[in-house]
Amino acid sequence: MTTTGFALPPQYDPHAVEAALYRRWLERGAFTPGSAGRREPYVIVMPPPNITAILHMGQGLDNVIQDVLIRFERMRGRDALWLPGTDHAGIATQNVVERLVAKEGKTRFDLGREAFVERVWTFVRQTGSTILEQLKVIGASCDWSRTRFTFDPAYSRAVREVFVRLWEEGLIYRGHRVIHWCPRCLTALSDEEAESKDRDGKLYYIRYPVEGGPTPHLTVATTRPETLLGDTAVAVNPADARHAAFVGKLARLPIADIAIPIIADDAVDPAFGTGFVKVTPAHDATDFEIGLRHKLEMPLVMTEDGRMEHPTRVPKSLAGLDRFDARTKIVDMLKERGLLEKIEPHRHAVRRCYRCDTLVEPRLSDQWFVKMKPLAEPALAAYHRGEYRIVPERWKATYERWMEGIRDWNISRQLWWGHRIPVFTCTKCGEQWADREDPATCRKCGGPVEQDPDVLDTWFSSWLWPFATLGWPDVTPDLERFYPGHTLVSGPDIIFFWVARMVMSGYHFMGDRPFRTIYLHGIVRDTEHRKMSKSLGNGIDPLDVVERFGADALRWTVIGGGSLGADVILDPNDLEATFAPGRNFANKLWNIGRFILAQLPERVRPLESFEQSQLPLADRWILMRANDAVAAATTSMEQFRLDEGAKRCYEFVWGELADWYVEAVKPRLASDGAGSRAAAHSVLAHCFDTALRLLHPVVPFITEELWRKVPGRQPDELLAVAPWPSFRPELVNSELDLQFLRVKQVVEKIRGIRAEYKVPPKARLRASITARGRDHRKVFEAENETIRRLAQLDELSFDGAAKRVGAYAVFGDGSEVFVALEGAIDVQQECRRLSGELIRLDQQLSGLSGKLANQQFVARAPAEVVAKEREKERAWRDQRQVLADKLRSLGCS
RNA sequence: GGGCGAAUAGCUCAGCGGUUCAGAGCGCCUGCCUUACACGCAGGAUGUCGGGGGUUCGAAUCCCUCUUCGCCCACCA
Repeated sequence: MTTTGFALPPQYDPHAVEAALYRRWLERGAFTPGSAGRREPYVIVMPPPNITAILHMGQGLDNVIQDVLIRFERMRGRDALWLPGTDHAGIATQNVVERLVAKEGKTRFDLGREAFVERVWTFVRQTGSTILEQLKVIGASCDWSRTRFTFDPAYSRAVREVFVRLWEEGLIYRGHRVIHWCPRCLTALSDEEAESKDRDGKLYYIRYPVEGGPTPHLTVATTRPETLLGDTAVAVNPADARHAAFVGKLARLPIADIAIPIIADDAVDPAFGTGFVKVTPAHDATDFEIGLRHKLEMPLVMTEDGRMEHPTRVPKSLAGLDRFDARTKIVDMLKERGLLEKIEPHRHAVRRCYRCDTLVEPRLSDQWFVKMKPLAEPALAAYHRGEYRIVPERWKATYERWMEGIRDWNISRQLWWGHRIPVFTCTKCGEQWADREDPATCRKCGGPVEQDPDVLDTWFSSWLWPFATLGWPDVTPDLERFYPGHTLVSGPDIIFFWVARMVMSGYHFMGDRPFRTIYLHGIVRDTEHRKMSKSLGNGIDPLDVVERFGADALRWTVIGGGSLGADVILDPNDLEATFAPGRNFANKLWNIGRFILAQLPERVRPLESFEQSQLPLADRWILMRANDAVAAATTSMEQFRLDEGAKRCYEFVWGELADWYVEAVKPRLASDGAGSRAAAHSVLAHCFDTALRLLHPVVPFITEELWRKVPGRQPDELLAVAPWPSFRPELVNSELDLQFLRVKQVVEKIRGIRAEYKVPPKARLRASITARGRDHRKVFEAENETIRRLAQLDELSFDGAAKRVGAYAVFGDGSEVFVALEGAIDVQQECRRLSGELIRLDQQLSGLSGKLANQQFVARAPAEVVAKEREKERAWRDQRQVLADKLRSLGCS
């Protein structure tokens, strides 16, 4: 016997081991697959967090899931590549640095473009990969040697290549239209970046005087009165008889005092408001369309930062006013002139900038767009062909609908931090083209050229992530080996931003899917189901959790907290209740390890050297349960039911191995019976080893730490790359399971009686079992010692005197057993207890009998179900009989 | 306006056609420092499975509907 086990402290201390273990993994290159090799690759690309990000719980969940999957596949013998990296995150990063600059009392314009970008680079280099370091703390087994950044020179080359190719294919064009504009970030946004949210607003009914109309006024309804300065028409639905007489007349625009036509257009919903709509083509997407159809003027009446401005339409009193101040003032002015009919409360959707939450202002402008239909169609067709799938499937409809109705993608941003758009224009001849290299002069006339000042949408670089990270456009060994990837793990919030676009770019540029499976997990929320966020202050800092409970506890909780695709609810106000179970489980595992390691000799005989059928019942049972855990863990992983696998392993370790097997085997460990003891060692070692392997993907630190302490382990061996256990169907044996179940039931009944009669723990007890029928008696006799130990009996006999006195229990389930404990009992109490049992049994029995008496059931239910129920009924009747006899013999009424 | 998801023990959730399927963890109650673990051990209480209809021999489990929450999409000016 060694003393390894008891040399360990009785409590697991994550801090003592986590960092060192992570270092060992890195030193051994456990996370770095080669570019060549015979083993089948398995690839996950990490959704690159923003370069400025610090780890939050959502990313914690996302990355733990990825790590579990990658560790599982690695152990299964795949060449597992988890490729990490960061996103330069155009708007987000620029905003962060702008705030820094603002602290010095400056704006980015004070610094100038070049200096500002340099400033961002400095910032990025200083604080850049904080989040990647944090991922190491939670155990992420990424291949850090392949870390990428969307602004790396090589990556930037891929971005540029993509742009130029799309340009050459005619899929990029300059669009003049109303787009989403953030007046704070001073840039255009894509449709996805302008998040729509409902909010309570107001609907203003405003009178416009009409020249020569049926009435002196018409009334329009609007939520944005300030935009009336940009109105160039009033529209009605052509089918709206109420207002037909107005069409062709002129309305007088209040305040701006301009005559505008009254027109008819199908886009107008006659049921909304008054049926009259003010048309502001430069500040509303629908109105822009109307404007095009009717060849209306499209004056911009606001500056880029959202202040009112126009040489003729905006009066001096309003010029320069912020749009919301202007709204207030214009409403006042309208009131004064009697042109404000009423204001109604109105709930409607407003769009906000996804980076700064500012209300987006629709604005007519020139931007670069990508035609998306030609990209979406092949990707969607491939989806329908089943080339890649989405888990859980309920996202199918959402995905398909977006892909089917896809709109062109506005990719130009009026920012400085990002990939500069590689479009060049000759100032002399006007030639315009996209170029892979920066041209010195015009390719046509040799004149001077200017590059487009804008940068690309951040997502225009991240949608290339699955192949640009592998060296594309060059055909590198990595690209050939690791594309296409396998699983993409993400929250559903970026399904359009990123996931769908990656699929499109994958098919378009690589001719193949970027991954086979898209697993969309849930969102981390608090107990009120609010998304965890900094602004709400309901966040949980993952690093704080690691500090207090250990990385494995964090991982355990987020994995166990959500089933397939379900949200994970965590309580920020009770971290103890939330994370202690994970910590406690780790501690349990640790102590099982302490115990087992203390028992094992230097050399443990291989399990195969024992004739399995000769092993004691408990041994064969626990080996079977271990085998069952292997099956459950494996299929759960394959089906993304990580919680299920983890819970099954938990049950195996705690509920089966620790609670039953270890307790049952203790006497054998202390005995001199060499064979029995050696077998116990082998079984313990096998079960412990299996448990560690199965649990490693979820709780990698503690399992690695324990695994390396097992006798005979070579110093350079790592559990992280050890083989995943294989399921052995030949071990499945339900009869065996039943036999051990009977032992458990006997023990539990005796314990129950002990508690019920408040038998002092130290009191001496004897019990006697009478097994009726079958071979159960053999089982009980063989397990005499085990039962005695587990039920804390001094003596266990069979048949005989048991019926005379004592508390009493009957077993169902096909076996008929009774147990009696000797000692003083209260007959009254015993009668009450047993009658209670009888009543319960009768209830169950009558339900079951009724069911079996039902002709419909017997006729229509599957034969095996009926047979099973018959068998059960027979057993229960026997059980009832025995119980009733006992009651009679006690003289109960 | 359309679509999706959720509603099961005090809390967070699992179960998703067959009476040991009414469960787990936390919390609660009663005993225990039984030589691995008090971050533990043993025993225990708690739920008309959101309401109402339906399908079925049989429903927490399938269908419809209502209510309440949450999310996504949409040119609600």
